[in-house]
Amino acid sequence: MPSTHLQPPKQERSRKTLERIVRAALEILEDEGPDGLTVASLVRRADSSVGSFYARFQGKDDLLEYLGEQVWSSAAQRWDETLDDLDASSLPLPDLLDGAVRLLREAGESRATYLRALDQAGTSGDAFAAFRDHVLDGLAGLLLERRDELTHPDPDVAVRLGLRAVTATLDQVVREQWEPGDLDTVQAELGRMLRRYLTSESESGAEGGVEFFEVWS
Amino acid sequence: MPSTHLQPPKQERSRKTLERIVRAALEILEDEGPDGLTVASLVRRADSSVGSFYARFQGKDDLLEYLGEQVWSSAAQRWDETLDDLDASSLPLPDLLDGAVRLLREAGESRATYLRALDQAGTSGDAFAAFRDHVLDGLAGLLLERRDELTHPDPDVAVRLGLRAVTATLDQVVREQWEPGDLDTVQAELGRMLRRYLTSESESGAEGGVEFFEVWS
DNA sequence: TGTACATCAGTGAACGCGCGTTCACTGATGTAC
DNA sequence: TGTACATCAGTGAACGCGCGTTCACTGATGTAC
Repeated sequence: MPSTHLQPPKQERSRKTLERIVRAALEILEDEGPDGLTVASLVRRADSSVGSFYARFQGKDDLLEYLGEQVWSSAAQRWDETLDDLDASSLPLPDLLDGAVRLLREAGESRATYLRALDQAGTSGDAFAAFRDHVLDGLAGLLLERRDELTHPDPDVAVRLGLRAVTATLDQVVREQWEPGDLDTVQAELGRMLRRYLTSESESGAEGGVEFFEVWS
Repeated sequence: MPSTHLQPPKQERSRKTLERIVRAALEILEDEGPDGLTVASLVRRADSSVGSFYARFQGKDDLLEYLGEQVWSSAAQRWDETLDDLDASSLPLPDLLDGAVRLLREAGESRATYLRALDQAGTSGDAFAAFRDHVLDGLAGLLLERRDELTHPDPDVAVRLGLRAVTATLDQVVREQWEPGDLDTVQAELGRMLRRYLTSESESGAEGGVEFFEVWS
């Protein structure tokens, strides 16, 4: 039950047109941001026409809603697959925490393009928040399976807040387009922060870099 | 040397008109957000006219730039006064860290109204980032005077990142309009996180709530 | 104090622009017999 | 296989709307003599 009112194509020809329109919309958002996305610029880029556009979508808002659903639902699916491929229980907790930060960084970077665009466009702000919650829930579940290793007095609260702080920080620095090198530092420090916050790990904790990359890549 | 091209009033009458226009603009941003701020709605609310508006400002962008400067510079001034009034060196470090979180929360809440509005309006995004950096620099300086009490191997990096994580998280939950009670929890946990990240404080650290409120209020 | 003049301030109808949307029309594809 | 018809798809000029901005005009305030 899709919440968009997309008029489904009934011939191959219009299916391809729809495809071109959707692709062009994403390209424009990427290249020029939401302000660059007008119906005129859209159909020009898609080699289509306004009439064809309105044969599929009820209007521009409808398109944005549709794009939001598409982008976030496919992102959520990829996220679930990533978590499923992961044998978390075999990892030392500190590595698991570092790995969580790394995944969140990658997720943040990959959606950075649409993050500003679609989010700022307003329409799909809810879908974005829903996706972020989905991501945090998945990771939180993983971490809470190791509840007995967490020294924080209230692991449920702490895991959610810690992950929240990590994503909030990453979102901010990704949005500001920091250099990859600086992002590496941020990633490393956020990992350290999470480890210190959730566990009793002291400052001289082991690094364990080798096994880390084998398991997480 | 103001970077705005405001045409200064030369009579009391127009000075008051300018005042009404500025106030009306802030009210509209607060009530309806940036989309509600049009030249027509502005001069209607200010009991003025389009011509009077254009006698002062070069255009709407000019107004937004001017508002950005006003809001952020006065916020920065209040911030500096708050820090000056503070005898940080007399405080135990854990209380100082908790207090820093508290100040950041208050600053975040007080500017929440314009945060979305002006920031989203685009024009003054730079002024906003400059203000946030100013705030962080001030607090970072305070914390780094206690450098020898910080157990993190690189206090300069850690203080900046820790504060950054705190503001990023607060900005996010403030923007999402969380309940005050939930914000209390977030504040408390962010304080704990900062203490654990920067210092060697263990989980069973003292609370010291009494002295806290005396010094910080 | 009064008068003439210049400058400042205020007004709102009118304009132009960009945008989303509509619609009358042409062409392509599928279907019934 | 051919023909008639219905439906689907595509086109772009035209429209209406909201917006920022301009401008000709009226009124208020200050200044010179």
